[in-house]
Order: sequence, then C-alpha cells, then structure tokens
Amino acid sequence: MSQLDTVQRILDAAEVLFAERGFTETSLRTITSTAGVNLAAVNYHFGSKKELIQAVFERFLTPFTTSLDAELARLATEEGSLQLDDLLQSLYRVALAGLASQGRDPKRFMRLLGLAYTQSQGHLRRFIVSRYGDSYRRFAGSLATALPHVDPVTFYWRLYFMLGATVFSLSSFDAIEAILREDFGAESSLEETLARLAPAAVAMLTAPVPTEGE
Amino acid sequence: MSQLDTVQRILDAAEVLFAERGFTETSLRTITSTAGVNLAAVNYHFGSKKELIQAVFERFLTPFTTSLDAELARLATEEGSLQLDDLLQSLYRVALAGLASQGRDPKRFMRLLGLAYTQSQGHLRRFIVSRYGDSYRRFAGSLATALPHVDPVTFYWRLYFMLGATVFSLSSFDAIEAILREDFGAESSLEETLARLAPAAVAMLTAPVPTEGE
DNA sequence: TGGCGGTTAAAACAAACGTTTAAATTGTTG
DNA sequence: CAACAATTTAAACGTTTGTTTTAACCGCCA
Repeated sequence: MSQLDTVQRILDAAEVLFAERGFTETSLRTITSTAGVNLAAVNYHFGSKKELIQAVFERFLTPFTTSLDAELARLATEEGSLQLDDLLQSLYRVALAGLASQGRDPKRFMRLLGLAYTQSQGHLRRFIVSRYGDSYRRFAGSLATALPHVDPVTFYWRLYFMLGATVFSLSSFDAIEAILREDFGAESSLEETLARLAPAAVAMLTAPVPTEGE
Repeated sequence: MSQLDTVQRILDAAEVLFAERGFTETSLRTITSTAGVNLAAVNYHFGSKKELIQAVFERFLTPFTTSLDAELARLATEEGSLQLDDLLQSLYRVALAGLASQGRDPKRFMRLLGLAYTQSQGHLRRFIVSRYGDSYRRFAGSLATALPHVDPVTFYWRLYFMLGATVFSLSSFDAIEAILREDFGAESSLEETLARLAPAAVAMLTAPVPTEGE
C-alpha cells in the first residue's frame, strides 16, 4: 500500500479530470498516469470505466444526501411548518460545508452534476436515480409543502427551472466569474453567488401562478 | 446529386445524433451511415469533425440570431421603452416559430445549446462567441435597460440563472415531461412549458435586490 | 523459511476512432 | 464526343480506446 490508497488516488484524479473534460473525453490512461498508478488498476479495483464513474459520484453524493436528510429531519422537528428560505439555505449550507470540509471543491461537484444530466451516460442516470431518488423526492416534497398555493405540475417545472439555474450557473462558475470580472472588475465568490441565487430561486418558486384561461 | 444534397443529409443526421448522444459519443461512421453517404464525405465537405459540429450550429444559430435581431429592432422602434415581457416573449416566439417553420424540433436546439455549454469543446465555444457574441450582447443589453434598478453584476448572474433554467429544463424536456405525466397524468406541451417559464424568469429577474450589508 | 492471497507491473489484445489515399464515377463544359 | 473538374467510393492509415492477460512483487501467517 503506497502512501495513499490506490483506490482513492484513482478517485481523486478521476473526479478532477471528469469535471474538467467530461467522461468520454477522459481516458483511463490519463487518469492512471496523473494518479501515478498502473493502467490496469482501474479495471482491477473498479471493474470497468462505467463503474469508476459511478464510484466517483457515490463518493460525494452519499455524504451529501445523508447530510441533507439529517438537516431536513432537524428542520422538521425544530419548527412546525417548514419555511422556504430555511429549506434552500439548508441545501446550500450542506452542499458547501459538507464538501468543503473534505477539502474538495464544491464547484467541481456542480460540474459533475451537470455532466450527469447532459452527457447521455444512461447507466449514470439510472445509478443516481436508484441510489438517491428517495432523498431527492424527500427534499422536493418538503419544498412542495412549503408552497401550498402552487399546483403540483407548475411546482415541479419550477423545481427543474431552479435546478437548471443552479447546476448550469455554478458548474460554469469560473467561466462566468472571469467574464464578469473582466467586464465590471467585480469579483464574485461562490458564497456571494449563492446569496444571489437564493432570492432569485425563491422569487421563481413563489411567483404568482397565471390563471388557467388567460 | 442524390435526391437531397449530401451536405444537408449529413447535417440533418449529425444534428439529430449530436443532440441525442453528444459530440464525442457520436462517430462519423454513425453519422454517415444514417445519412446514407460515404464515410469520407464528412472530411471532403466539411474538412473535419470539428468543422462539422460548427456547421451544425451555424445552420440554426444564424437564422435564429438574425430573426432575434430583427425582432429586437422592431420592438425598439415600435415602443419607446422596452418592456421585459415583450423581450422574453420575442425570444421565445423567435425560437419557436423560426425553427419550427423549418420543420425542425426546437427542443433539439436547446439540447444542442446545452451541449455547447457543458461539453468542453473549446473550439465550439470560441466559434459561437466570435460569431454570435454581438447578438447575445445586444439582447442582454436590451434586457438590462429594462431592469434599471438591478445592478449590472446581479443582473448578469440572474441572466445566467435564466439561461440555465431555460437550457436545462428545455433540453431535458422529454424526460421531465415523461416523469410528470407518469406522476400526475398531466401532459405538458412545449408551449405550456414556455408559458410557465416566462413568468418564472420574469420573477427571477425582477426580484428585489438584497441590500449590500445584509 | 515456505507458501499463499492481494496487489501491481508490463505487454498485448481487439475494436473503434478520425483521417487520408487513390481509384472509380459522375456532371459539366468546350 | 472528349476532357476536365467535382464528387463518391472502397480501402487502408496510424492512433487511441477499454479491457485482458500473464508474470512479478509484496506482506503476512503457518
């Protein structure tokens, strides 16, 4: 066993490279060489490239969803009715703190999440849904009960709007930030951006629902 | 010359396949075989795979941006001050009508736009920015003047939030629609979804800006 | 020390990729 | 009809891909 476990070195390298280039664009040879391990190590420890991809997601989604579940349970017992702001802030706090505490970049996970959606990779979508679908539905349900005056279909579309706004803007955070810094000379931290995103998301979720026949 | 131009048959096939699977996941052999043309035709007519990708985007972005520019100019002369709703409705109308009139699927272009952002493909991003950056900035500028009370940095972040919500939700339209149809038995057309998206986007753009020191 | 499971190593595998070549074919023009 | 350019075709090119193989190496317990 080298200074660091071979499995973790592979996961570390794969996580960074996948986020930078995507799955198909990242070869096992690039991963193993930057990880400093033998090429065959991936197939030995993970079985295949697909399973490596899943393992990368499992490593950050499992602690994330368990933290989110715990936070949600805490909120539910603490207050009688769940407030929209509290829910969103829980989501962001868990995402930021839970991951940053491990010394890993939250933006990277947003990029990975974005890739999971946009790159076809049917096996990944199935893996995530089957593994973390319950947590997702739990959070969506809490959000829905905090918005009783919004009909379910409209609510779920808005939830996807919010998801899109979050994943898209945060996964391209560095690129967008660079543009804004050049054009306005204003730096934006991730925290500031979340502080901008939260009220925008709230406004979108709570917007008045247009009457049907209009 | 066969019944249809070889160049257009390649573009048609590539457009569909790229939207379905992504760029790297779609091989030239798959494209040429579904197009019913010889493998070498791509390199002969387009030069390389990269240039084929750019040609696919050029074919739908050029008419789209020129229509949008015209619509924007029409709005500017018609009314003195541009209204936010009008701008967004112009955007959607142009996107829907301009493309559907050619018998092409608007959702497909949203998927392609999403891919252009998320798949690394640096050459594509450069191509789009250099070619259509002016139109984009023109539209963003019109949008900004319709929101005078929102500071520039916040405005641009919200613009990206809106972009993300749009691209993300519409590029996954079929998948989301299938889920909602199963869970609630409610079908959603693209028009209905845009009718939901527009007020949500307006709410997000016009949300009160939190005071700095808060 | 001897052997044994777990791990690493180098090499090779077949398959798929984008691209190029050179010949065959087609279309057009004088 | 002849001749030339444009296009299509089939075949091969060299690389790169994920995966497999087989031997070497390691730490550990009997």
